[in-house]
Amino acid sequence: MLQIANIRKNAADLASRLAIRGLDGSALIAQVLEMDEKNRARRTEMETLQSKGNQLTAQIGEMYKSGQREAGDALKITSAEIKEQLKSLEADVEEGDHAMTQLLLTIPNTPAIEVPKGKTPDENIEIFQWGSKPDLSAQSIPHWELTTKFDIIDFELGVKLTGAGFPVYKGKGAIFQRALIQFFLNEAGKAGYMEVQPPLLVNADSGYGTGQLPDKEGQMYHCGVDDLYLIPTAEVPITNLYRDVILNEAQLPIKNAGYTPCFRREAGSYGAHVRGLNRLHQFDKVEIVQIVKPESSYAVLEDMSNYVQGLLQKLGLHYRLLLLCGGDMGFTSAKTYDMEVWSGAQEKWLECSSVSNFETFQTNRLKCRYRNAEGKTELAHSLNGSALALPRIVAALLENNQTPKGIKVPDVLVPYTGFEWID
RNA sequence: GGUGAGGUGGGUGAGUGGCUUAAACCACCAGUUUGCUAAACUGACGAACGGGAAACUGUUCCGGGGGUUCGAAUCCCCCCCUCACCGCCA
Repeated sequence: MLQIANIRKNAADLASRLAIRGLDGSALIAQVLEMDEKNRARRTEMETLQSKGNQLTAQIGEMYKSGQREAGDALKITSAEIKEQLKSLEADVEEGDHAMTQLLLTIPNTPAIEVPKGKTPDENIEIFQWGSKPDLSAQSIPHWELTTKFDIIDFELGVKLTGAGFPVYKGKGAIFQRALIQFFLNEAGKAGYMEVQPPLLVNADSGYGTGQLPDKEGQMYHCGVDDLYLIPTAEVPITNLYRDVILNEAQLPIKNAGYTPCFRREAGSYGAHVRGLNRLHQFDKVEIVQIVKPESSYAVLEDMSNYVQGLLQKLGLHYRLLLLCGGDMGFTSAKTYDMEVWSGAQEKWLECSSVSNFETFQTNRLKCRYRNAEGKTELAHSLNGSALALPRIVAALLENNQTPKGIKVPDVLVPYTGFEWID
């Protein structure tokens, strides 16, 4: 959610940034400012009256104490009148504030100035590609056939136990999965991220804190009896660690990493593009999160992007880096890089990571602040990224590394798997 | 699940209707002293929002919501949460 104080101060700038998303930024901002002016006038009126009432109350107290009971009783009448007036004024102010919050909730984050204009994924900018397409024989097969061939991931069994989108990893498939998680966590640790193991169920407050609620309620699994939500990403519990917190400047930057399973209902997604590991209801992911000072957040975004790319490079995966256009970015993001890996047998790019700077959009909701050099509290900036989401990485590795002999495990993973071939 | 005790500033924790402008201590911050650090001493020190060029000033906030009252951290009602013990159990 955008900050009203910031909108007041930087109206023109924010309006032009909203236009990057293809919105009429000027109209939106003008609407906010007009409502804000009304709200403030009413607030001033209310507070003046409250102040008057408070003075009166003190006077009445004095009079009673000094024995002027009758004079005090006379003032009570005025006091009652003020109270009556206040009732409707207070209701007006509350209504105005509520309307403002509702309006602000509908406005997405303002893109960074360098974000390209555009509305669809076609308008994203491919910054570069790394590596090259694997040289596969004509008989290369998609990963959902490889998993059956080598009996490492069983989609049918998952259907029996739970339903579609909940695969069972078996034997070397399970070990391979665990090796990747371990590899990602160790790399994150080396890069200075503190590992956390958060709860996999969160309450509604946490859902609101990072913005999954109320907008994406249907995307999360909900445990009705206890009113808890299964996390769709570790971003939710990890970022919420810093909800309602005032940090010291010295504590920044905060760098956390965590592995969790992620649960997504993905209601309405069916068909060929969700085959195999391409889209699941439960999947594993290592997430990195940073809470930083505003002035450093864009440099940190580059760091995080480079870090994620480093992982892909160590795995030897052909990938491309995209700068998302305004219209394709998430509601809460100010700037997002996507990493897509090449899937050799499907012959298409698969999104495997998304790294975003949210500026103060999340921290405003979370009330995550820090005390700056002048001792003032100020909203911190939050960022996060997948580092990495497993299924599509697994899909790409299986497909790209297939040989007549079996699937070659990347060298960096061998210390974690204990085997060099899936065969 | 049963019983009991609690929720007050960054933390511990006082506060039974107006003298609370929330005590005291700790932490943090600044200064003094001191080779450095530490200790000691002195001072400042909650948050959000509004008004003001600024100095400054107003309002709200003691888990959440409602009520009583001229006046509520304090009294009443409802809800949420935490802790302790018991029961069950990895």
